[in-house]
Amino acid sequence: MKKITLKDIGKHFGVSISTVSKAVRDSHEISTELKLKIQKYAKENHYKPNKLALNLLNKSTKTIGVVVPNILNYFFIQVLYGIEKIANEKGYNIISCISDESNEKEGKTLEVLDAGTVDGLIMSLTNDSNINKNINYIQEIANNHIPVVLFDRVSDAVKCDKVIVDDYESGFKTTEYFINIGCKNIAVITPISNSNIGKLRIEGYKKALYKNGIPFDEGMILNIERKHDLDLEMSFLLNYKEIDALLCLDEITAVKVQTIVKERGYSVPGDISIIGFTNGQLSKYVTPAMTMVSQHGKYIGEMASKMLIKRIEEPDNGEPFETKVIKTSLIVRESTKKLD
Amino acid sequence: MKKITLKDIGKHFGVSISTVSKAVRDSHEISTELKLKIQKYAKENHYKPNKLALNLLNKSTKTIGVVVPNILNYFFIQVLYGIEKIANEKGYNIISCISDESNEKEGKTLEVLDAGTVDGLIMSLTNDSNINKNINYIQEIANNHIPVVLFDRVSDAVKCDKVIVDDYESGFKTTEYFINIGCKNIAVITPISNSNIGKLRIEGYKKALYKNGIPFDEGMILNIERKHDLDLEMSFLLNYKEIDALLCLDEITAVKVQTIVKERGYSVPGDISIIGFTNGQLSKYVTPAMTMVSQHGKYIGEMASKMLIKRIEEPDNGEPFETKVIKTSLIVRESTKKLD
DNA sequence: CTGAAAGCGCTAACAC
DNA sequence: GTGTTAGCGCTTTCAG
Repeated sequence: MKKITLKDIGKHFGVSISTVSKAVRDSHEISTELKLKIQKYAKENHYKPNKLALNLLNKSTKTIGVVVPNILNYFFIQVLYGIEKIANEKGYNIISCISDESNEKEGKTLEVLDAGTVDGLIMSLTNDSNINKNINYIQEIANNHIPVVLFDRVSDAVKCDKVIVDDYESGFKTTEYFINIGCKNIAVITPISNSNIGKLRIEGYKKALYKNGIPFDEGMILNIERKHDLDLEMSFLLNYKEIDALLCLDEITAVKVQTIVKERGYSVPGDISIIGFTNGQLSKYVTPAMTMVSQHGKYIGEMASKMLIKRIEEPDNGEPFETKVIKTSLIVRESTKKLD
Repeated sequence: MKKITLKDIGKHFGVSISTVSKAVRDSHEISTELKLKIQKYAKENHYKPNKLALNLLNKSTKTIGVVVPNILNYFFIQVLYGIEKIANEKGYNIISCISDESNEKEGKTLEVLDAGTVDGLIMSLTNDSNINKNINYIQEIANNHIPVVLFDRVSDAVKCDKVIVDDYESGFKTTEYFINIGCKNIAVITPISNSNIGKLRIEGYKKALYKNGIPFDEGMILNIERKHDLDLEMSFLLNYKEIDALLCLDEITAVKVQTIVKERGYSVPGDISIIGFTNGQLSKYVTPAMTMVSQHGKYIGEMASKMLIKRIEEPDNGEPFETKVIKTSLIVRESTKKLD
């Protein structure tokens, strides 16, 4: 009962392997009578063309590789969901890899994916890959082997299609929102200070301060590394100045920060307003429900998937690489003072 | 600059293709001098054996297929994370598919995965696949093609390795916990009433009631379908009886239920204690932080991955199929009254 | 209408 | 030491 092949069927009917192939594919070259017999037999024995053979023949696998830094992050899950949705509709499968924020693992993953297993690649870079050799590798893959689409954490050094969020703009808009509701001392808490997107958001923040005549103060930027004691860092920050607004660059940080701030007796949003990035499941259910910047992860995934599949199916169509910028939107809830 | 093959290298040096193959694989059969030349050239041109060819040759792809009903559910993400971790360590890749709780999509996914693309399969069934033909298909795959490991939502009808949670036991223990903290009117809210695991948990619940002399009342079981208005259903339930405990069979339901209960003016845990299944990110940060049943998703994933890879690498070792039961644990937080 | 042969890229047994 | 051959399972000319 092992998998049945064309050869097996051929033997059974005493016909050649190519005849069987044509018969199961309903070719007009084969007599109706024989076709019917063969097709019936094939169906009964659950014949299915061996994908591996077809892959080799067609040099295509109908699968796309996805590399994300961290799968326990709701934003990336949403993107993954969007990618899978579109890919599935178009008959592609997803082979998903987690780089775990490690350049080394990212590199290894690329090695595997570049060996012919996937028809295209969608990825978001590990936090520090800007200064890392994977960049060159990715560029080489994109140039010579398979189409690549980068999303969210992208690099200018790689020429390929990209889907990003208007990070600069959203840093700017969010900060202005704080200013509009009357906040003056706005601090930023970032777990992604060494990534481009983190930097851009902070640039936007600075721009908004500048435009509104508020001097920028380096001390208002809190970089939190993975292992840092957020609690302690926050107490330094809160003692540093009379802060009335906190911009957190990811969701889990926002939620944790709100918890800490509340524990220290501040009222949210009475004393301090908080906005976080990534509108996931968390921020909606905490108390107070948090105002968040939605990056529309699912949409980003869908977009990336569409762009990639287009490149796969229409190679060398000469279209220049595109960078789609997805506008963020502010989901206003209870962690910010009312705009009136 | 397209991908270079053995043939290309052979042509370049005027040697045969098999010589090149041996040279790049550092075979002792080849003269050191030639080997060095070839290896150098291969490296310079980024030669990499074509995976597709190897796959066909070895009838193996070093990838495992994972089918989960829903990827936006933290439990499944945790499992996926665990699966990927172990698989990665052992040199396997993951091709992940979402069945979206749809039998039809599940079936299609199986078709694809069964065509030779994966060396093994890890899956959790869609809610109603017990009464569905995919069961037979899965059994056939497990019997004749590739090893299969089922987890969480499994079916007795399929003979294969399984990793499950002690659902009955945890329903029982959780209910007894409620009783021990003094709750008498314990309702259950289930979004998975038509799945085995949901049924088992409720069986455990009944058993605990029975053991403690509390009569079971069908009205205390609230089945919520996907589209139902939870708010409305909850108000029926709360009016039905003086409820002092709520057992919710998944995390998002638990969090939503707590929100609704609080909005209606009940104090948690003063008036009503709440426990939910799946200890994800949400329950920890809501107010009050919720007491949850942890299913140890990551561990389940790791276990499933190990069992599958063992079957893949040691086929027909005659070991009977195993069902590992992972014990749940209760993470006590603030949504339940203190045990004193 | 049916079959033989080539080839996708690679490995392995077996010559030479 | 190096090359030849066969074959993984399939499709696709091209003969017959």
